[in-house]
Amino acid sequence: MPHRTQKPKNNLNTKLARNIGERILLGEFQPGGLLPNEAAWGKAFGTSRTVVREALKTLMAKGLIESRPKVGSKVLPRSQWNILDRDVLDWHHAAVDRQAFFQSTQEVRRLIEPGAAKLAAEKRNVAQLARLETAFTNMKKAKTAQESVIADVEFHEALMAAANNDLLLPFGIIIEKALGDLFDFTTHRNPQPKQAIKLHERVLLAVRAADGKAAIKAMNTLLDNTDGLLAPVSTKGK
Amino acid sequence: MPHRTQKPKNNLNTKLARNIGERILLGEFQPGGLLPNEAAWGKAFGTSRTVVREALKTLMAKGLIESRPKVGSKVLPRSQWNILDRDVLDWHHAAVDRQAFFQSTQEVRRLIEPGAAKLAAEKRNVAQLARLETAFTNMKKAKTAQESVIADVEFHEALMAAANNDLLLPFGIIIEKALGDLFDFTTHRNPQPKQAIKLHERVLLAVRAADGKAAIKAMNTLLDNTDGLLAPVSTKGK
DNA sequence: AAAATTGATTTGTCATACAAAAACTATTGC
DNA sequence: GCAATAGTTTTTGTATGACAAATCAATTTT
Repeated sequence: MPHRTQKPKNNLNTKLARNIGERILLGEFQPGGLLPNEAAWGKAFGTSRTVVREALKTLMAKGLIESRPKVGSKVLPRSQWNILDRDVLDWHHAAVDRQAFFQSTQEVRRLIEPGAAKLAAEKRNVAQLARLETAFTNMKKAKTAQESVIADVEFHEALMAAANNDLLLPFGIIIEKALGDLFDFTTHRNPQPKQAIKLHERVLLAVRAADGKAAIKAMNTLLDNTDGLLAPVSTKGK
Repeated sequence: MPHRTQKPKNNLNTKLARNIGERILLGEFQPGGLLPNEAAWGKAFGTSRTVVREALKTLMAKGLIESRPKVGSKVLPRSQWNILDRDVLDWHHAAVDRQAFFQSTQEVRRLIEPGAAKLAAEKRNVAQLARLETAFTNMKKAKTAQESVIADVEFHEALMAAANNDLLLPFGIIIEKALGDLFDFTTHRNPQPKQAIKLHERVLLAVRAADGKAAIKAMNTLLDNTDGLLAPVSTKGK
């Protein structure tokens, strides 16, 4: 896990939410099924009902469960799950095949990022462009593979932000996870890819020039390259 | 508001979360700023601290705030907000200009839906196709404009599901809101648009025929039409 | 058979107390 | 003077016990 800007909170309710959340994502508790009641969790974990309730509240807020008196907490259908929530995505990530997960992130990036790059080229303001430039500079300056990934993620998030559409922001999380996996898969023999720099530079140039079409093309090329990076790697995921 | 499948919970903690959430989205509490502490909310609302804490937990889970002892609850930067969460999107929707919001949903739909339609055409299984067919049938059978919108939303959500990529599911919420607005804006003089049926049928045929390219084209045409629907309407949003 | 009543179970809310974290302040030692 | 240190204070975190409210299931009543 190369990048981690926020230290994870380790309160009891957070830990319990993580525990239950992971198990839901793993399929131990299936959609439509019921969770043990609050008292049972409390006994199982040696915590008060207060903690249990706050953990369940967290899961409710993320769309994983729904609670009603006399009934209990029911796992909601997957369509209700807030998969683009950072925690939920983490739990999902821990539960599924790495290779398949990466493929689905790539699929989504194919949909979003070229169009987002176009929007960014057409609508970015100076501050947003500056942020993108900084991220690119940091990619070039990066000494370690880890620094490089962090700057890479920041580049793509800056691009998303430059598209000036709030509804696109949650996608940053997907990119973050995707690049994190890419790092895990390829970093060993690919410490500082010069080609990646060039590909990102082309995106930056297009955005700087406010050239939407070029931005699309550059981003697609970048994603082509990303696809290629993963292919030759042996499956070592879970 | 034409479609509402789940009755809204009216527990105290839910109401308080909504109250605070709306005010954050409205900008009354700005990112980086602090919320009043738990005791203050309790006094202001005449509720126990338990309720306040569960409300705040909800907001934490949605990425709106972050709490630390001695400091309090800080509003997080917008990039952390889970805007694709149903509640957050509702609050956002209530806070922004309707016309601008609709435009941003259209922008996102332009990115996602054609590609999603392609994936659906290529990867859908029989059950998923059947769901799509049913939704389309319901669109045709719809007696009222309201029924029509519900079926329309279901059609697009079924399409999303047929793409077989969990990461795309959260987008259903955007479509739901977008079509809801469209309904509010245009339904008066556009009770049952035959053209819309035809456009959706083309998408369905492409998916049925597993023709990815045709699916993209059909969806783009559909979105062109959607754009056109809004344009001539006078601004009556807030 | 349908409707109203009762009973049991689970979540929802309240009140109070104390623990733990973290910023702030004062003190100490050099 | 300054830095490390130790205490102080404020705010959230957790525990406990009690009761209210919602709701499903069975029972009774009509």
